Amino acid sequence: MLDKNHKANIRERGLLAKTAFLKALSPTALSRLLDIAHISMVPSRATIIREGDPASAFYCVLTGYVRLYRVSRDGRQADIRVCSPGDMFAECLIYGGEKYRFSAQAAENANLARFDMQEVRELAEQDPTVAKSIMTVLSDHLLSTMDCVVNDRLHTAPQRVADYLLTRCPMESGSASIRLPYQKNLLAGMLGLAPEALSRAFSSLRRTGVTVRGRVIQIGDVSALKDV
Amino acid sequence: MLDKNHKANIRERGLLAKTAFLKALSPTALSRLLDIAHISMVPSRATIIREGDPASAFYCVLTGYVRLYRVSRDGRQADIRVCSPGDMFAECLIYGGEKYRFSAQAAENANLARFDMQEVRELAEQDPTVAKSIMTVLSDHLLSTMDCVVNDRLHTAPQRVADYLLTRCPMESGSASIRLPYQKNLLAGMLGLAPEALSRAFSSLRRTGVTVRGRVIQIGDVSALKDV
DNA sequence: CGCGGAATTGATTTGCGTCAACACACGTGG
DNA sequence: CCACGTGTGTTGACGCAAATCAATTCCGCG
Repeated sequence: MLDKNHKANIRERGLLAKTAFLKALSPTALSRLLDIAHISMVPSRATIIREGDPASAFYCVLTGYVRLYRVSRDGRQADIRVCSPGDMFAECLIYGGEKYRFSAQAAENANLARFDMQEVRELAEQDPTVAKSIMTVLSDHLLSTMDCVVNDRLHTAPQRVADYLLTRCPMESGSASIRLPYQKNLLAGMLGLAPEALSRAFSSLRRTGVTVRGRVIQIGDVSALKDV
Repeated sequence: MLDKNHKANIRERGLLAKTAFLKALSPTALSRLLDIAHISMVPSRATIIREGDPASAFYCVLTGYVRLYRVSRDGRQADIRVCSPGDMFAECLIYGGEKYRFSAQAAENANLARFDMQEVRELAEQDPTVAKSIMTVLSDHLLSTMDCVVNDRLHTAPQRVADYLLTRCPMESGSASIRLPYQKNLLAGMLGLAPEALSRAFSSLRRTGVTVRGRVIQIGDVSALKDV
């Protein structure tokens, strides 16, 4: 499943130390975690974890993007979350069960850090800063997953896209330009849409001053986008 | 907003000690938490917390049901979760932000325990069993919220209802009978459906051997329900 | 007995998934 | 250099699922 596997080198330790999970740790906990991390390269589209497999480790994304999803009995897939560099996934199983509850797939060539859950559990019992970091990450994920539920239930496709654009829009008003970090296929899944629906949502936002050319999105009037 | 407010008496301490959050604590942490809990009765439909208010406390449901929801700009509401006796809510803000991210309303007369976040934060830093309990609860909530996203995206209304029935169905097969603990209105919201859609889902499940009479639901053949 | 909220049923509309055809960019190899 | 294939995105046609609106019916409770 995974490519070759090695301990974190200096560059990788630097990336790891900047992640939300590791940056608030005590120095001793940080260096211990950096020591037990295993780095691996996974090629685009490779399966990283499979739903139902015994859960022995969680991951942190160093580079690339990872898609978390579940497959229904009739083979359709639903995305749960897309992890960007710095994000963790499967950390909810440290104290949450024995088996993976979803599958994970690299959306492009990715660099991952793997942490053994048992070792981190032991560390969390000894060092309160580790426990606190885990709680913070879990809370963030819970809040953003709740947001996801609400968005799905309350907003239409164009509204979700407008929402997405606004959250990564630096400006408060005026015009802006955004470059999607991944392909539209993946974005559609994140928003709970079929790729065609995303396409249509973009074209319906043209009347609101949104122009799409490849991965680059021009927003004519940010405040116009805010009124849905 | 809240009714009168008192320290937990013996009966309430008993209920609290049995909740998922408190039952795994060290004896000293348990008694400390029981001491700082404030009990309040809230009447049906009363608002318990309001989205956007500064978050100073989280809650544990002793009796009754509590509905967590968010309101969109045009006034429509989406349910996020329904809390049963023994459940906590707003615990995701212990390390997750300064303001409540959703509103909470009593679905019927309810008994709640209120915990000051700052006090629990301090306790979590001192006692690893407190931190561990919080992590377990957060993980559970995260996993069930992920399930919710997947269900919304993958299943139709009758499938969601069948799913709901199966999760509270004691039997593996044969026939069973379930009594809904709350009104159908609330169930509809939990499943992300309009009340009419829930009603139609029930009537479409009649052909699968499901009979509804008031709050009592008869399932003729559990295994038939399992194939959607 | 009669009232009011909850639940059901029907008719209509809307949003989006699905299928299919097509445009476009990219790289490969003749 | 162009023909070709592949993978990605767009557009159109169609159908279904569920929201919405409106009209009853059911039920619990004073």
